[in-house]
Amino acid sequence: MEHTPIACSHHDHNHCISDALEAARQLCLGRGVRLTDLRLQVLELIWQNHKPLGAYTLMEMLAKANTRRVAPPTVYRALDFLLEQGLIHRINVLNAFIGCPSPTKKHQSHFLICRACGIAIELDQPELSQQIIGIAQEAGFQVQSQSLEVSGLCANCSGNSGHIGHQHE
Amino acid sequence: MEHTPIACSHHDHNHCISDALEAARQLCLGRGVRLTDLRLQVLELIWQNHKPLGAYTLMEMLAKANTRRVAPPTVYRALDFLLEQGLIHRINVLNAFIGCPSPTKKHQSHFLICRACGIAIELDQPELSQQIIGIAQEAGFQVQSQSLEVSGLCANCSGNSGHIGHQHE
DNA sequence: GATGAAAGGTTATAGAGTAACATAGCCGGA
DNA sequence: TCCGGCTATGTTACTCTATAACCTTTCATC
Repeated sequence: MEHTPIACSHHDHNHCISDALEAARQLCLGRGVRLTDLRLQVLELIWQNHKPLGAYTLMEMLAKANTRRVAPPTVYRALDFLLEQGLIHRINVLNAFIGCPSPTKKHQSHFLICRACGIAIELDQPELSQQIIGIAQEAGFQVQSQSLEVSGLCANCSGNSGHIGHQHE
Repeated sequence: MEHTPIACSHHDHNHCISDALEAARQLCLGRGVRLTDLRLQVLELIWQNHKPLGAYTLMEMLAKANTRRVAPPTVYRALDFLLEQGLIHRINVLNAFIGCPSPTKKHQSHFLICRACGIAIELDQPELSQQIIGIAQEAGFQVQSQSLEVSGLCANCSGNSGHIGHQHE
């Protein structure tokens, strides 16, 4: 575990994974879209930890798991599907993808990204979203999507842990 | 001009350019760093309009202007320099670069990006920066840099112009 | 003019993403 | 059950973005 510190230390990450996968199944069922084996597999790999994964890393993991070559379009199509359904987010500054813990709730993409351990922590700040929309409107700008990517050091890596409680409890 | 609408319509963009270049010269002089011909040329090209330019577009422009081939490292080194000095920003969502109108003032990278015309409008919202830092601190996160990229339609493209005054006056 | 550091040139390659077309699996209806 | 059409995946090739490694030039200073 020492190389994958996560902001919410000591949490049972198996819960993160199983919850996320079950939520995804329900969500796709409800929407009448198909969460195929491949798509599920990609989602599961992305949820292995709280670090964003690149498409090519995913490709290698898929190739290893399936013991055959996997080409870029295969993984990108799965990623496109998961993005469309809001099951994952894209982290632009890293060219990488991470699982969304609340795919049913419409929200913007706001992340804290640790430069030391690579973890990405999704923020839940609807007021911030609203404020940004307001600022844009003052400039006559009509917002379609937001991407906030804050880089720095997470609580674990800056020795700043214990500051507040866990995020996943 | 019809293909390069800009948010602050009717402004004299030559002022933007000449001001930016003069500011860059002063800034580099003060810091004892060298604003070489190449770096100046790249900065000038980036300032041609208010749309972010990709590195390879810049390469072509440089090649044309200098009537010889220009290789990627050449332009990337100039871009790295300009980024380090805060003379330009990188727009992650577009893999592109745009001039910074206030390079002397320490600030974060906050942009409105129009999906229709491609313009990127830099926001000046220190309070928003502070608020984001505050949110991060509550999670024990130590902020090093921020990137806010808001995508949507600018005043011109959404037919929402006249809403407020110009930004550059 | 020598010299050392910084800047730029050159070649090759890594990393990220897409186009275009072929094949396979699935579902509904005759 | 077989057919037809749609969706998903496989395959090949390619574009776009970025960097590594090494060499040459430029420039400031002695």
